[in-house]
Amino acid sequence: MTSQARKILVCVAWPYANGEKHIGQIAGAYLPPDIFARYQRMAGNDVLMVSGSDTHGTPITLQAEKEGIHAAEVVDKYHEMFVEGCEAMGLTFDLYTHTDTQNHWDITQQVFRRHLANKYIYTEVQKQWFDPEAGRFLADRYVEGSCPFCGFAEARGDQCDNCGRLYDALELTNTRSKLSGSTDLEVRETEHFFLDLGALNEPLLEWIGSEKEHWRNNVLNFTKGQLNLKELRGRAITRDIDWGVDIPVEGYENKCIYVWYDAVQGYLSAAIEWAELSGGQWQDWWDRDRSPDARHYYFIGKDNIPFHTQIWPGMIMAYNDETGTGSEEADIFELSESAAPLKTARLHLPYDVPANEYLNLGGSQFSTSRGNVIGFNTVLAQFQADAWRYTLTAMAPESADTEFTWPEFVELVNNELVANWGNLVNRAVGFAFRRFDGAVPQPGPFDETDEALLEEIRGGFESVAAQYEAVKLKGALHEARRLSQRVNQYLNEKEPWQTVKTDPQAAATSVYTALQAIDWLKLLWAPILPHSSERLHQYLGYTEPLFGQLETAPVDDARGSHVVLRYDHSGASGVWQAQKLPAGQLLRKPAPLFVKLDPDVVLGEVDG
RNA sequence: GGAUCGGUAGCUCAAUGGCAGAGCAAGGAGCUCAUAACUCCUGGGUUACAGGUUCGAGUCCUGUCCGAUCCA
Repeated sequence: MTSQARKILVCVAWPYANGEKHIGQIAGAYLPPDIFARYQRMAGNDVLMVSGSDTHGTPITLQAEKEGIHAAEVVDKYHEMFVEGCEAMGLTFDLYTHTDTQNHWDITQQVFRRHLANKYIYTEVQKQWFDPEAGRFLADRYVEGSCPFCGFAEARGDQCDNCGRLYDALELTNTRSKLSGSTDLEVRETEHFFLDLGALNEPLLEWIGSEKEHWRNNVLNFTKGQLNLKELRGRAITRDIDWGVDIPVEGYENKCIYVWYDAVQGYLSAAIEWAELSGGQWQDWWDRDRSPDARHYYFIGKDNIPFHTQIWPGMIMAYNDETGTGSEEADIFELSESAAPLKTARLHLPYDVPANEYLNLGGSQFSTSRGNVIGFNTVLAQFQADAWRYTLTAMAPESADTEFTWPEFVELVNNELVANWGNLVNRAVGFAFRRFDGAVPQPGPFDETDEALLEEIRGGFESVAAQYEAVKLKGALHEARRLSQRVNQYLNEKEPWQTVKTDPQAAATSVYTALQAIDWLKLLWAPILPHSSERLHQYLGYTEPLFGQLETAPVDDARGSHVVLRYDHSGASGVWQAQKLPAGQLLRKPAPLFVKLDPDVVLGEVDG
C-alpha cells in the first residue's frame, strides 16, 4: 500500500426488531454497506462496520401486543432472525448488536446528561390524553375518537382515515382509550425533555455548506433545503411510556427516552461495545482529535435522511460543545472502562450519507400489512446469497425507486451472472483443469493480444475501485461485468480448445492469460460476490481464504443476554492488488459457481 | 401546502452545455472449451409535456403532468 490505512466507520441503519425484514430493505440499506466495507478492507483500510437491532419504539410494543408476548421476547425473536439472515447473506458486521444492552443504556444516558449540561436539552409541559383506568398517558396511536373535521367516529390519534386530515390528538372528541376501552379520558399535563434543535440550525447549515461535493444530489439538496428554512425546533426526547431507556434524572421514573434519540446513538455505542468485546480502540474511529482523517459513512434508506443529516449531526455537535465541561451534571457519569474516554472525546460528524431510494415490489411498496413482502430469511433459504447480492446490486435504488420482479431476477441471474461471469469461470478453469494436468499452465511469451487483455483487466483495480470508492456499486458491477466479457472475447479469439491440438504452447499461454485475468476479476467481483469469489479462490489453488469469518455469540451484561454477530477479519488474505498467478499452482476440480434458475420453478413457486 | 429527488430504447440504467450510449430482451450469423452458455452483426429514441436562454439543451431557466420521501 502506498498510502496509509484510513479509519473508515461504516454505519448501517438500525432495523426495528419487529418482524422479518424484506429484500427492499436489504437492497437499500444492508447490502450496500457490506460491499463497501469489503472493498475498503481489501484496499487496506481499517474498517469498523457496526449496527444492531432497534429494540425500542412503538413498532416493537405494537408487535408484542399482536403476538401477546413481552416486548423483550419480540426483540429476541426478530433480532436473532435478522442475525441469521445477515450471516447467510454474508454481511460482515464487525459488530451487530441491539439497543437493549447495558452499554447502550450507559452511552445514551451519558449523551443525555452531556446534552443537558451543555444546555441543549430543556423541559416543557405538554397536554396529553390520560387514561385513569389504565393509569397511563396515551400515545397518539392508543387514542381514537371523532374527527374534528369530518366527524368520522373511528379517527386515529393523529390522522383521520376517512378524510385524511392531520390534527393534534387533543382535538379529537368522544375519545376512548385503546388500552382499556375507557371513554372517560382526561387531558393532563406532563413534563418532557426536548432537544433544542433550533439552536443547532445555524451550525448545521454551516457544516452542510462545506466539503460536501461528494454527497449524493438528493441527500445534499434535501438537507440544505430543510436547513435553509431555518425551521428546526425542539423535538421531544422523552415520552410517557415504559419501554425504553430510563431518563437519567430524578423525578422522571414513569417516563422513558423515546426511540429516535437513543437509536441513532447506536453507531457510537456499538463501536464501544465492539471495543469491549475485541479489545480494540473505538476512539480510533470516533475521536476526531485522535484520528482526524477517519471517515464515517451512513448507509440508510431515504426516509431516514433527516435523522442522519440533521438530527444526529446536531446531537454530535451538541455533545462536542464544551459549555458544560466541568459542571456537576457533566462529571457524575459512571462508565465502563471502555466507554470512559467518551468523557473527553470530541466526535466525528458524518463524512457521507449515501442514502438509497426504495426497491419496490410490483409497482407498490413492500408492505407487511398488505402481505406483499419478499422475506429476507425466506429467500436466502431458496436461492444462493450471491445470486441475491448480484441482483439486488444490479437493481439497487441508488438514484430512484426501482422495482423488483421475479422474471427480472431470473433474467439477471441466468443471462448475466451465470452467462457472463459464472460460465467464463467454468469454461476457463474447467478447461485448464482437464487439459493441463490440474495445474496453472506455464505460459510462453505473451503476444499483443495477451498483453492487451491483461492490461485492461489490471486497469480494473483502478476503474472498479473508483466506483466502489464513490459508493457507486451499480457502476462497479457494470465495470466488472464489462471486464469479464473481455475475457470471454479473448477466449473466443484465441480458441485454446483448437490450438491445444496443434500448438500446445500457444494454448498454454492463452489459458494462463485467461486464468490470470480471472484471478484478478475474482478480486474485482469479491465485494459483491464474496461467497463465489471465495470458492473460485480455492479452485485456483489458493489455500489462504480471501475473507475472514462471521460468527455469532451470546453476550451477557447487566440487562441480560443478547446475541451478537461479529466479523473476524484476521484470517483474510484478499487484497486489492493485481498479483501474479503462479504457473504450476495446483488447481482444484471446479464446479459451477452459480445455480442456473429454472424460470418455471421460480415463477411457479412465487405465484403459488 | 412547503422542501427535495426522479421521469432517456420493450426492461434496468449511463451521458463536465458539444455526434443520445451500455447490459438484458428481440432478429440474424459464427463457434463448440463452457451451465443451449460464449462471440460478432442488426433493428430499436418526439430524452414526460409546453415554452424560454444559447451557435448548440437529455443537461440551464419558467410552467404543467406523473411517481417518491420528508416536513406542515
